[in-house]
Amino acid sequence: MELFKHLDKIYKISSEAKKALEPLIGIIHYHKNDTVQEIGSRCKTIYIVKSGCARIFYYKDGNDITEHFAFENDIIVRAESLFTGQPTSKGIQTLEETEMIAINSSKLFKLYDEHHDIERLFRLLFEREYVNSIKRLESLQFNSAKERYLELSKNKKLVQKIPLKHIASYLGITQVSLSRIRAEAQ
Amino acid sequence: MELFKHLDKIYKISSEAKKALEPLIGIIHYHKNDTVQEIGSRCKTIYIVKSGCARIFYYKDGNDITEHFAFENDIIVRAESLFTGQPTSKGIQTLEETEMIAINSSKLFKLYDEHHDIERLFRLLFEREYVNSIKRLESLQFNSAKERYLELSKNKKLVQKIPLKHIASYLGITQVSLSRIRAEAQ
DNA sequence: TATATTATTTAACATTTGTAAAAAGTATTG
DNA sequence: CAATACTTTTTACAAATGTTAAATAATATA
Repeated sequence: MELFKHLDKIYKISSEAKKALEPLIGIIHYHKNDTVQEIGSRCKTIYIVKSGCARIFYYKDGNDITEHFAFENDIIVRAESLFTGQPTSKGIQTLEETEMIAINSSKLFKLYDEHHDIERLFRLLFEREYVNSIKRLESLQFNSAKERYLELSKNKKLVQKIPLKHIASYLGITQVSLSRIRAEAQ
Repeated sequence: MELFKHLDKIYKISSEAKKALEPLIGIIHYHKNDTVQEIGSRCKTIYIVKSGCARIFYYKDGNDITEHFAFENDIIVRAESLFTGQPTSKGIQTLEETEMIAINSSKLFKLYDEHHDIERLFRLLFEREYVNSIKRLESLQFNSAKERYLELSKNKKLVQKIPLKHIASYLGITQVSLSRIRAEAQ
């Protein structure tokens, strides 16, 4: 299965484990701006972006805030719900024509008991996400908006295809402020 | 062993697993402002605070920035190093007389192979840390400094015993700015 | 293609936060 | 207890970012 080409690079699981995983996995095709997971729901699905891109977002004082972007091979989950079982005020939405692999999380967690290697694979996947969230924390905590934008804009793909309003909220600033920064940076 | 009183609440591991863990565990007593882990080193130890408190910090443009505080029963690791093997520009320091449980991480990770339940316990522990880091991200991304301070100051213990300069950098603001916020909030 | 819609930038002004330096307050120690 | 060091607050001013509204630019749609 296509999915494992990527996962094998993280941690190779046995073919029995792969066989056990397959029934939990679906491929879903989304159009641009489709809702993948509703705001207010519980996270019961782990997504991996195969093509296109998606974002995690929520509303704060009526403003649409993007918390996270995911591109090819990126995992996308609302962790604060997935790992606690609590509903979350965040939703997931595609930003263009997107193909996602969807994994049923409650079935997956049950598989952990029989398949130590599946638990390990996902542990390693989420550890990477944890490290990413710490890097982002660091940049939000003491880098200026300009520094954060310049850092982010190294990812050309992102800055080119994602509306600036989403990039602005992701950086923790207003779109007006982002426009100013872009103007200064030429 | 004392340690397991707390860990059992997260996930109960077998007594063989506990026996296997014990040799990796040490208790270390620190004085106030002791260096627990040097800036620039690799994270090879997982700490759990038994009493007292500690912080993770680094320097940005010569300023001392606190990234994280840990109190009783909190885990404290420099995850961006622990999970990647890379050195980190962050250090760990105590903020008062502190007792820490120290677990050798490379030995721990080796135990994961034989003891599925140990891997699970630590997976669950770090999942919680991941969720905490996302909550903090959220608050840094779009709450004002005042909101962040008011949220933090619900933790009386923290605001009372930690120097305000550390609280300010943790909130992503200067100490002057924090003083202003405190003055407004009466 | 023309029109409507959406995205981005610009402008003017308000507010927040930063900087540097000094003052006030607290703790530590010889 | 006095001297010193450290922490916190205050002041005055500078810089960054927010707010609101309007002007452009780009894109989608009839």
